[in-house]
Amino acid sequence: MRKQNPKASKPVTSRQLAALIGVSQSAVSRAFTPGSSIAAPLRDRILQSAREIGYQPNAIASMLTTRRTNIVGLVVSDMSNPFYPALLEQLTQGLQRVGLQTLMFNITPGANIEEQLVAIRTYNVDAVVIISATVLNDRTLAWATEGRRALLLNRLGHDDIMTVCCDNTAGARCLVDHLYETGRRRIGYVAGLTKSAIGMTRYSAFTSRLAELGMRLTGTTSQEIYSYDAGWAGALELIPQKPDAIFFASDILALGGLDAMKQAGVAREIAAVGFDDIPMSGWPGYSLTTYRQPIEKIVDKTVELLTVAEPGPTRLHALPGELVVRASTAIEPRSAAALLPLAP
Amino acid sequence: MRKQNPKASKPVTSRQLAALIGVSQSAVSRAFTPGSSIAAPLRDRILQSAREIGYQPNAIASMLTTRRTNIVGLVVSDMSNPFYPALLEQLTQGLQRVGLQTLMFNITPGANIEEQLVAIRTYNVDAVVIISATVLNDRTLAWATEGRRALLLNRLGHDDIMTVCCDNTAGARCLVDHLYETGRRRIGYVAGLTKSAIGMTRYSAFTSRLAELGMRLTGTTSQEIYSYDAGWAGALELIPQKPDAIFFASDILALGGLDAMKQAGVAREIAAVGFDDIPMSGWPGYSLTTYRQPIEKIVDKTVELLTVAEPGPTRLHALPGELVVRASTAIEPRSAAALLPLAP
DNA sequence: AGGCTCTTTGAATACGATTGCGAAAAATTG
DNA sequence: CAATTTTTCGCAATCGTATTCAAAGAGCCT
Repeated sequence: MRKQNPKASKPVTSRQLAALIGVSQSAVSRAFTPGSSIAAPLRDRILQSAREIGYQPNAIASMLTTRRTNIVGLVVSDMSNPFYPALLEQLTQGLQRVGLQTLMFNITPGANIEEQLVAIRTYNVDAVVIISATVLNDRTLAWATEGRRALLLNRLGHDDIMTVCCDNTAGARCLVDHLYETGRRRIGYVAGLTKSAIGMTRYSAFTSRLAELGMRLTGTTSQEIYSYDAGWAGALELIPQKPDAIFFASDILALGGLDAMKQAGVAREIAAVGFDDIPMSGWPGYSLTTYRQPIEKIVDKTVELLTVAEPGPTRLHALPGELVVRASTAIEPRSAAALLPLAP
Repeated sequence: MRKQNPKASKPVTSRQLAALIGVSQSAVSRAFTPGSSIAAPLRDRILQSAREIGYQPNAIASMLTTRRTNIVGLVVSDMSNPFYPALLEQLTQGLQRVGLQTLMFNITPGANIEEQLVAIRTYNVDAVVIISATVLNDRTLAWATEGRRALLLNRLGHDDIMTVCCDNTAGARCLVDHLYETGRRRIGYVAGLTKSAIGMTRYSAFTSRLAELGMRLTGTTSQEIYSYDAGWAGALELIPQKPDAIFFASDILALGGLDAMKQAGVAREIAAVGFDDIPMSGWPGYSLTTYRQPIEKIVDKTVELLTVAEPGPTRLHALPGELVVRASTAIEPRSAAALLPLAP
């Protein structure tokens, strides 16, 4: 066991500060505890001298008595999809703003997942936020969240756990509508993980809206992963079926699909839409029409659910995103004539 | 202040477990402390019953006595460059493997940076790893790392703080050599942050190698940020000067540059190289020649420096990366004739 | 058997804060 | 001004574990 770093001169304790200015240690504690019973002049005097000698309360000690750590454990498992870094960044900042720290758990799928998560229990995190799509089975999930507030982000399917996500149904319908309005009638679908509830939600919203508008599914393929390569492969599978648009279950799939379509020389004939609005979708080389996930709203709702005294009975919070129209669904001149207004 | 979650039935304590099986609390503690003085049979018996009644040591309490948290604070400030998520992911996993947890500090540049970092001190993190490029001034840096082991990742310029990074000099020279070997003689440079020591290192290695090979710099521009848009703008600035290759200070710049060059119709005539090897650089749409940062080596070295008893006097650890040749420097038929072998 | 060393164990204390309780001080009231 | 109520503050117990110290036990050798 590594020895205490010698250059670490022990920090001042509340007792030392108390002795220094001739008050009780409890007074110091109260000076730093908002809402506690202490007279303003005394508090100010204590805070003042604390600043002078550089005293800061030891959070560890206070965790021990209060049994609150102000730490949320963030369980993540795969950041290769560029959507997650963006979410992660905003989320940690949002939590920080209300005084919550983020302890990362980046788990590698495999056998010893509980081993990778022991600290979530031994460190007594106040809450657990889970972003990893599918790595946790129900038993592990229950074990990891036992006794603390838990929240699923972009992962559906647990009625008893609070969930915050984008309104995938509205998003998928909205994208189908947009394709319809711009004249596409032969629409294919490239799925990512069909096992994941989120993939299922988008897919079923897609098909049901298709049916409502009187279209048939022109082709579908699933790659069981959200990645550029998967999108590429998926697009190649669908191209022979001559769709005039392809609905990709996520942006990262769509980018691969767009490149595949360019390579195959059909990019001009086949529209494409994605889902998420990752930064690359806005790059001129892709210019992908997509449904933007409301990251800010998601973060706000998450922070709210973690900080509010009593979360309320609603479990699923599906937040509306926003259609972002770009060149990948631009109307080709030759098909523009065939355009029909969309009946509501 | 939120009340203790009612459904959180207090976890078992070491004393309870001790009472249950008729040993002292110290024995329980020792059973969970590797290398402590306890007989094997007793240890096994304790661990066994611990497993049965679900006892796990409370890390908070042990932090208080040992003054070690096994937490490293990770200071990050901008994850828009896709290189960072990859590094972050590997790093957290690497730390986790040796029993270290990662507490994220995602700071937004601005006035109250110390306020965003107080937890780094009050939570008594054992070590601080800083990835954020330039947000911390020297005073803040000293304040945040005071008394604990500190380490800079991909950010140079502090001789007194341990630093781990890619060998930017070797990388830049290697890329110049590659351009030379493939016949380019008029090379331009698109810089990101010239203030950052890492940007400076790449740039000066670039120019010095250029000089060694008897070439002149054909043009340079700096955008003071690493982003797709900046690369786009930089490329457009250089194109009029008719370079036959552009050296981008990072991949994300290069991707923007490539798209700009495609748009301008000069992509075939101008080679491009980047630095980092982010995932997108391998996409067929870009196929960017680049110098791959040795993320795995960087992580290993970081973990080593954080866990070793005495870090040794070496401060700067520059680790070799790897040239990745792709289509963006493919030799054009018409220039192939002019090829000269590179004199060592 | 006795003296010795080495290992194992428990009792007691420390870590640095929070908080219930009661006393003292201050504010309010009649 | 006395009688109350309300605030403020210090004492001391507590949180759950690590660790020192001393005592007890286990071998070992002569």
